[in-house]
Amino acid sequence: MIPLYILGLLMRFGPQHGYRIKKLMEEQLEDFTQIKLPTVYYHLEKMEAAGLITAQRDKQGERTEKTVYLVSNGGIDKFKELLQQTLQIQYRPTFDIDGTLYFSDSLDRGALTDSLSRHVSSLKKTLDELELHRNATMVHIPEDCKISANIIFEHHILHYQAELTWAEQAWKLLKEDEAYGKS
Amino acid sequence: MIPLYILGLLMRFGPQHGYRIKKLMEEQLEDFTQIKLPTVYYHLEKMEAAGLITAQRDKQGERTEKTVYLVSNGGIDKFKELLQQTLQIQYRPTFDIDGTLYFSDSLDRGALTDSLSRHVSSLKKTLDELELHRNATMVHIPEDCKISANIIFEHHILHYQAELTWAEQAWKLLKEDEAYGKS
DNA sequence: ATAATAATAGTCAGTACTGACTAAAGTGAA
DNA sequence: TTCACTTTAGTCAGTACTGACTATTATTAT
Repeated sequence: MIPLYILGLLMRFGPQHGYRIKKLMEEQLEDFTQIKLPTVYYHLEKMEAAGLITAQRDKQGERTEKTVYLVSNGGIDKFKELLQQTLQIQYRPTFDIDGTLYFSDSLDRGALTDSLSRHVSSLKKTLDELELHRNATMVHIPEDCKISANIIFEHHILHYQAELTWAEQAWKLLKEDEAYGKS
Repeated sequence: MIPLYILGLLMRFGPQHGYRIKKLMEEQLEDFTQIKLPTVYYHLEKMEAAGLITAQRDKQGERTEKTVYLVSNGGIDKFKELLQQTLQIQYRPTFDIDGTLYFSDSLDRGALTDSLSRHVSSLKKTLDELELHRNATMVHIPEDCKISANIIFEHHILHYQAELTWAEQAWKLLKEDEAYGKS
């Protein structure tokens, strides 16, 4: 997905340094990618080698020069190809916490329910923040992207809510089982 | 997470070949990890080097010998440590399809809604299969793990349902916008 | 018995990712 | 104006992962 993001951002916001691309990702895509800066540079180099983007040394006065990247014609084609391609992707999540649960018989039952209730509070907090963040972010989003940006926020909110529902339900089941196991 | 899974499975089902560990993962953990066989071997080697497990050459008769791994004392400690550690993990999903959506102004609107309705059907199918799979898998799960196994299945089901709700809602919004845009 | 196919048990080289680091330019406060 | 702190702009070495491959043993169909 990262080359798609890079190409898309370069096309939407014009030529940028690697660092600015990363900043744009945070500003624009923060809630749906958590890529790190060195990874951006890694892909920029690969993409330049593949002829998708062109590097230009950006020297102003006496400053040490920096590298600005811009999309080439091949990059535009690749962008469309990637966009088509990613439409095919399947939803198939994995949840790290499931591993812990599967082996939870090795774990003190109290630690597990405690952890789940921390999870519940954390999710509630995140949901609140997400609402705030939606408002804050929307300001930076170009007008014609607002519909999709909203759909993306909805996406996250629905999944956080699902996670919350699940965590509360799981907590309850484990508590009941605990009570039953003791009797 | 993988070392946790490997240690847990070796403790629960006794010493195994790398290949069998992978099979157990499919049987027991299929719906919450999608690790590949070479990755299992990679971790087995690392874990042996770290003294968490011990390799034993398993030679029966004239056959070429194979390697069986068993958990060492250090491994038991590490398992408990990892279990504690993974209790802290935060839920923070990313969805590849969001990238496509964010750049969907470069995309034919019909292609997008088509893709979303394919997504909807695919999710419905997956939800049905998940129900079937739950029944099929439960047979292989040790009695004392059934509660947690069920909670794990619920986890997946709730998120698939959330994804379904979202996809249907997104499809509707885009269709409405399309109609509005035309008028 | 035997040829074909599937399951078992790996190896290895190449790709992807990132923590920890460097270093310059800007900023603000005393 | 200079010291401390933040932001910008990157590099590099090491870790994690896996596609594509090999090779042996089991099963099944003929």
